[in-house]
Amino acid sequence: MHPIRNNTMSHIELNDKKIQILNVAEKLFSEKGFEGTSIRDISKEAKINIAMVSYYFGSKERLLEALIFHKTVDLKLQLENLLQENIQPLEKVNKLIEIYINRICLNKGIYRVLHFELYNKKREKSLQAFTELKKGNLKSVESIIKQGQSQGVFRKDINIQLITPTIIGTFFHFHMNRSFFEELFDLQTEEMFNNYIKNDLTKHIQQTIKALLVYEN
Amino acid sequence: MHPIRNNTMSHIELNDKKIQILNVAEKLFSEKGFEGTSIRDISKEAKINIAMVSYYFGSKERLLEALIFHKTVDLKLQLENLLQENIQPLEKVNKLIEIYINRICLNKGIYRVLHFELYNKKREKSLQAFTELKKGNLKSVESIIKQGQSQGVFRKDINIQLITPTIIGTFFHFHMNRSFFEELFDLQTEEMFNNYIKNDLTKHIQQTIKALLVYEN
DNA sequence: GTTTAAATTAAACAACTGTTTAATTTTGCA
DNA sequence: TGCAAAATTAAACAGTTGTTTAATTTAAAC
Repeated sequence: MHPIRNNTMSHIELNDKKIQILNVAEKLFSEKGFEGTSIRDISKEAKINIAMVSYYFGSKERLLEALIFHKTVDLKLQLENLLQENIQPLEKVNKLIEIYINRICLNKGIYRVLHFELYNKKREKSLQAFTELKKGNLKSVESIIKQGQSQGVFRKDINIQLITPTIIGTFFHFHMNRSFFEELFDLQTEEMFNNYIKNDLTKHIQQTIKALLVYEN
Repeated sequence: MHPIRNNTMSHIELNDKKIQILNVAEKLFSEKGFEGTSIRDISKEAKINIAMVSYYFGSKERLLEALIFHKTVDLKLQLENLLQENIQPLEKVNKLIEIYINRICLNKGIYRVLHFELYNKKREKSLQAFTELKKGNLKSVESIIKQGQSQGVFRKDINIQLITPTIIGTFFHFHMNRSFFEELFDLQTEEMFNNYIKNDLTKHIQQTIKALLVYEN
């Protein structure tokens, strides 16, 4: 019997084998793209039978949906917690940037897949879940910045909705051109690369957003 | 006879049919990815025989190489011309931003392909050409900003090499999440979308980079 | 221990993949 | 007009694709 056919919310109950499949799928999708990864590749790396993917997830397409859902659920919570914190607006923005970078770093595979596989509107279902996530994130960002504006520490002639693209876009472009920057900054190991992100890149983004938001440096 | 076998610089002589194939390939690659696009898709849309792609370019892989080469040759020239212009540093930076946005807008398809297909290091040859392009671009940017620094109008405590990621990354993220921002800003037509980029998004990026570079706003 | 459902497997399915072949048509030049 | 090179074609090639089948093994409940 297929466990999928009668249970559309199959995301929720994730046994070890399902998670194992999802992790391998994320790795391979991010390395070779959705189309470039075959179910045989996944099953080989996950050391399971080919049929198990269809058995657990129904299809390759639904495996992608499950993967997106599985990897994006808790970001929303993280942002809402930040909103409640009682700290200076600028410090809140800096923490926001750190959260974003950390999140995407942790799930770097799936974010690549998300942006590239969802670009064409065909994968409606996955896209919708992702859009909802982005809307929620934007609301959090708006709330944080308007707090700063009402306290008189942030400028008001800025386009709040375009701040997220600058934060995430900067980081993403860095990540997408990884080998270029590895050579440019001589980052020979994985650790050096991650340290550069954690220190220099994060600092650059924070400095940029601060310059944009705050009247006087 | 294959015209490819004996002529590795086949990029240079581009007859109409070759260009037609390249344009269709760009469109489909950007819509469905490199792996997601079959030679049959390309030949069908370009209204040519399947064998013509192999006949002209040798292979699907070499078609991608030819496409990248064909679409990136003249950006370098454009930047070098900007360098020579006798205008204020900040104005030069603003023009630089406009050039970048305009270029990627024109070749939006290929840039998407470039970032996603070249992410894994396997496509060495295409990657190398792209890396050289980026190095040249970075040199131009460095030169412009150091001009402003030596004139005392630009700050010196900034990471010059991370400015391009912020410019391109912001634009790219906006573009990659096109349907999200179309809904957010109610951009119903292609024209409205392009106008938003030309006016609001460009202004946001220029404002951001200015805030980062200039002492006093 | 028997029974029943879930998990796992190898094999097969038809459709599609990039590429090559060999034959035919078109083209440009003498 | 005749001829050789280039362009174009349909067909075939061997591999791979996602998915399904039907049989077998494992696990749990009674």
